[in-house]
Amino acid sequence: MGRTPCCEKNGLKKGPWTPEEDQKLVDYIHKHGYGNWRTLPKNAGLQRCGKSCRLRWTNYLRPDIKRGRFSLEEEETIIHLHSILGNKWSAIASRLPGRTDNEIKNYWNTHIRKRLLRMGIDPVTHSPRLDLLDLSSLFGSSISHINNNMQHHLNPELLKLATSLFSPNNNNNNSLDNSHNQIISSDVSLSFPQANFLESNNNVDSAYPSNLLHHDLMNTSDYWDADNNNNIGIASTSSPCYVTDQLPTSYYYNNNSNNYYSHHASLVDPPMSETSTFHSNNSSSNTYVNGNNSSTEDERESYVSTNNSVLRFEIPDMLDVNAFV
DNA sequence: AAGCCCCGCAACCGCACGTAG
DNA sequence: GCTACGTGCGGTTGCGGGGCT
Repeated sequence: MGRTPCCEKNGLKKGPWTPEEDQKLVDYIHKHGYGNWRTLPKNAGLQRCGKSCRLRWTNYLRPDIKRGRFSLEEEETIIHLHSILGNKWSAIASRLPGRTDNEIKNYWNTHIRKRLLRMGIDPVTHSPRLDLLDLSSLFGSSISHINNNMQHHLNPELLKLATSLFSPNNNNNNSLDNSHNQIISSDVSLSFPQANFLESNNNVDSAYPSNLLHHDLMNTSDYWDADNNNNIGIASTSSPCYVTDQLPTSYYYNNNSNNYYSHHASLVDPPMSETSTFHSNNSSSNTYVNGNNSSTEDERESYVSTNNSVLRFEIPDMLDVNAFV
């Protein structure tokens, strides 16, 4: 049977709205309010379909629309909410007053998504892009050891995934670049979302634990007590670092020493460019500082791209190969 | 100056969902 | 329960502006 289209295509205008059309729509809604979008354009004298009118109103003409550049706080909120809600743009928009789902979606696709990709983070899962990692060199024969001895302890799906990921013949991720025998991405706080498969259910919160949601930057002159959320003050260097709180087990890799380190509170200290520094005391007050006292998006991105000495990633206890060998 | 290319964003499209009859 | 309708949502498209050659 099929649904009748929301409007007759013939004779109805498409494409960009003119100021006159905008004015007609605004005037009509001011007088009569909105609703019944199907009949609205006819009553308002517009050669548009109702859907087009609704979109124009909700995304552009509504008086409470906040336009202009997204603030850092808004951006951080979007990333945080997206890690929880996924592409639920309307749900994300409902938590950002004055922003529309369309605007947030566009901003995500054109700015945030690209930046995360450049950081080596999968914008869909908010986890590291494992296709960029040659983990086989990292784990060596440990996976076969796991296969042989630990199968009865492991979730079969997890085991399958881990085996697949760590196999030197892995073909699942076609973009794996074997020419890089090192982890390619820079300054990435890497996590293992697969750990959650062990307790997987449909609960969003459990699927995205807090340690995947809060990636804060702080200065390496501080160590972070993840249990108490306290600065425990062990001086290291003056360069910034990546911190992820609430970590059960974490590892980080130091290119200089070619070693992996385990630390309850994860900590890395990537070198910064001469002129830029990133400071944060908590997740809601990140500020970007550089020599020019500006904080453009490019500078934020350059922060990411200029740090490449240390990588840290978390390995769930279940995949802590040291426990098995 | 002209042509080309890339990117951002407004708008469109199709599907899903809720509801009324 | 079925159908039609109204609306919301997310993915995609394509226009226009700016930068580059």
